[in-house]
Parts: sequence; structure tokens; C-alpha cells
Amino acid sequence: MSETDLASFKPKSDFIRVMIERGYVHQCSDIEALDKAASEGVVTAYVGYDATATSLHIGNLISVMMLRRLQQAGHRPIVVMGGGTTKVGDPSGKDTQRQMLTEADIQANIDSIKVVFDRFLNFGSGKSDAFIVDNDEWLSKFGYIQFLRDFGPHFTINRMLTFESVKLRLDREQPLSFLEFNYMLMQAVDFLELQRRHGCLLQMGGSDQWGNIINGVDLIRRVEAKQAFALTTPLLTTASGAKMGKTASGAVWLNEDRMSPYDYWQFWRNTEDADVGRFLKLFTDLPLEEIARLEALPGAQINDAKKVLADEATALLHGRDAATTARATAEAAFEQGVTSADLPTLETSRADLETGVPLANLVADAGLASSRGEARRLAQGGGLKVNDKPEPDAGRLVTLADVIDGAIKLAAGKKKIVLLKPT
RNA sequence: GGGGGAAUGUCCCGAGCGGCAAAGGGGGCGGACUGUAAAUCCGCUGGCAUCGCCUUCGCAGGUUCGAGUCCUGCUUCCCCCA
Repeated sequence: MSETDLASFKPKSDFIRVMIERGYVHQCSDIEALDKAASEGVVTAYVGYDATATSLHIGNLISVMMLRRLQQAGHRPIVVMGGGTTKVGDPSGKDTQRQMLTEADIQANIDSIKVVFDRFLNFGSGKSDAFIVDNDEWLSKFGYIQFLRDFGPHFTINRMLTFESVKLRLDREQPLSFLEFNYMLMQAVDFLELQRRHGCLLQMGGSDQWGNIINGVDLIRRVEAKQAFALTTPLLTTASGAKMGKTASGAVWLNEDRMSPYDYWQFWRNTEDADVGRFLKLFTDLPLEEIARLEALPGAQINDAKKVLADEATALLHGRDAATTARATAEAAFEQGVTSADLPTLETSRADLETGVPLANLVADAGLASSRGEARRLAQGGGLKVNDKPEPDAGRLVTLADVIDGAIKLAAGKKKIVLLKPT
């Protein structure tokens, strides 16, 4: 469905109306029929997550929010953990084959990933309560010949070769293994299986998943003679075109042990002006009128809107208290120039400080730079500060004399700040 | 099966007569300007260490004082012939 169709479409269901209003919809296989289904009863929908890391990241958040909207509108979300599909590996967006994970790793990843869903969805056994399933449950049960006979006839190589994920590899002259080539079949079978088991009607995902999702829709039509739906979100980029979700220290993780609430809050606080409204709609529950007011704030006042965005987004994931603390810490550090004890803190050896430690070592060990060489360059470029004073000499010995109020404040750039406490 | 070509700084793209830590972009990081923004300008962008040392050009060997560069084998990809 094209943009203009979408703009003029008048949804009957709350779910589709909200999805369109708040900017979640990029493509939908048949939005009118889906809207009709959603206005007549409870729709069961799912999003699949592969277990390639111990935490989901910001790129996954938009789909988590879609599940949340679905549930808010009275429908039933299913979270599918890709225990089975991860054994195969999705080639989408990868230009090289990725390393195979062991089953133990995959299981550990699943256990770790699961915890964030509690924040966004209500689980239980009610009509619109969410639940989690692992696709390994059915995928690992198929025998090879059986799988080929059951599903092979419904897919042509001709069509599979036209998929973006496949073409990327071929165009780049990178190998695409037969293993990975099968990924799209597994995902299609997932959808079919969920349709059979739970009457699942809709699969959602990022725009890069469109092809994979459509495969499932087609398979369901062929095998079950039923209509199922695909709905994808726009690829999230910042207004200046960069891929979203990278910060100084890497990916923006959702699990607290991989990214603190403070850093998470900072991530949202640093949103570009032009993105504030869009992100408020996608990543907070604030009403649209309130968002319209916030994004219209002129000039530097838009910073207030960014704080609201950071507050709301952080509160959803880490709780309201964590958001409040993060905000206070950030305001103290950036607006009043006060060192707050809530800044990220690391311990360091008091004995070492008595003899003195080269600054570069300290900075590298604290994770502010990935090597001592980088710390040295950072210092030369004027980006390294000790207790708020620029320090161009990374070889300087840091000693107990640098401890102020029980800690040494190290900063790499304006935004990466760490307190070192001698113990 | 035969013939020709390709693989480069582990983010990407891409130059590279036998002396190279290896041109140039993009991206990323830092600085200046601002509003913890964008745009713009400047700097940095293999590791360790005080001259210096170590590790990098698909993989494994070889020739050479010296190899990304030459030779042999292997892997993957592209093109032509069968």
C-alpha cells in the first residue's frame, strides 16, 4: 500500500488508527482487511526475535512498542523467541556469514532477552494477555525429508533469489551458505505454525523483514487457504540519515546490565531536533496533543521536549524512579556543572594511585577509550578531562592528590563521564 | 572440466612500479561554534612502548637483504569456453 493510500485511509479499528497516527506503518499486505479484522474481534499477532545476543537493542524497540500498542487496543501479542531460527541464522542485513552459536549460548541469550518484555507487555492467560513461545519447539522436530516434502513445493528458487537479503550477498560476491538460504523457509513455517496453534493472523517486523513475512502469508494462504497479514515499520534512521542506535560505546542495549538507565536516558536526550516528535510518538505513551505541543517548542526550548522523551522512554524500560534519577544526574552534570555521585562509578586500586598511574592506562581501563593509544590521541585532541580540567598529557601520573570528594572524575568528550573511586 | 579476472587497514567502499603502517572517500571519535541538537570548519582513526618494537592486505607455503606487490597450492566470488 502506498503512502497516499495510507494517508487517506480511514481506519475503523483503534489498533490500525493508532499504528498509522503514530508512524509505525511502512508497508501492510492488506490494511483494509486487517483493519476490518481488528474492528470485529481480537487479533493475535506476533513478532520474532532472534537470540544472537544477550540483549535486545534499540533497533528492536519499535517492534516491542508495536506489540504494546496491539495489546493496548485489546488484541493479543505473541513474542516468538527464535531458538530454532537462530540455529540457522538470518542473512538479512549481513554481508558475511555469521558465526554459528551453540545451543547453550542460544538458550542463555533467550533467558536474558526475555526479561525486558515484562516491562512492555502484560503476560497471563487472559484473552489479550501476551505470551512467549520458542520456535525451536516445532522447528527442531521436523525430519529433513518431511520438511522438504511439506514445505519445499511451496517455494521456488526463482523467487527466493529475488529477495533483498539474498541479492545483497550475491551482488557483493559474498558466499551465502545453503544453511542461511533456508532461513526464510523457517520463518514462513513459524507463521504457519502460529496460525495453526494460536490462530495468529498478523506478523509484524522491520522493513527488512518484509520478504520473510510475506513468505509466511503466502504459505498460510496455500496450505490453510486463509488470509494472514504482514505489517512492517519504517527503518529507523535519524533525520540526518544515520542508522539509529549507535552511540560512542556501541549499540544501545535494552538490558540494564549492558546499558545503564543513565546512559539510556542520555541516548534519548541526545536526539536530533528533527526527530523529537517522531520518537515521542513511537517510543512513549504520551497523547498526540501533548506531543504536538512538545515538538513545536521553538529553538533551544526543544531541549525540554528531549528531556520528556528521555524521561518517558526510560520510565517504560527501567521504571519511573530510574528515569528521575537519570535526569537529575544529567542535569547536575550538564547544566550545573556539579559532580553527582550518581554518575557511572568504577573502583580503582588505592595502592596503585599511591605510586601513580599513567592517565592513559586509567582512561583505557575505565572503558573511556578502547586502547591506551586512543586515550593518548584523545588527550592530544583536547578531549580528555581530569576533574573537569583538560589534560593534554596522557602520560601524566594520576595520584591520590587528584582525588576530590572521594573520587576522580574522568571525562572523554563532553558526554562520557566516569567517576573513579579508590578502594 | 578448460581459460581469464577478483579478494586490501577485521565498520564499509576503494588506490596501491618489490622498501608500506599502506593514497582517497564514507562512517566513527575528538575539538571549535551552539542548545548535551543539526549544519559547517579543524584534528584523530592498528597495538605496545620515551628514538623504537610488534601485528596487519582471503588461507598456506616459497623466491628475495626486503613481498600487499613475484611464484606454487588452496578457499570463495565474477566472466568466457565446454
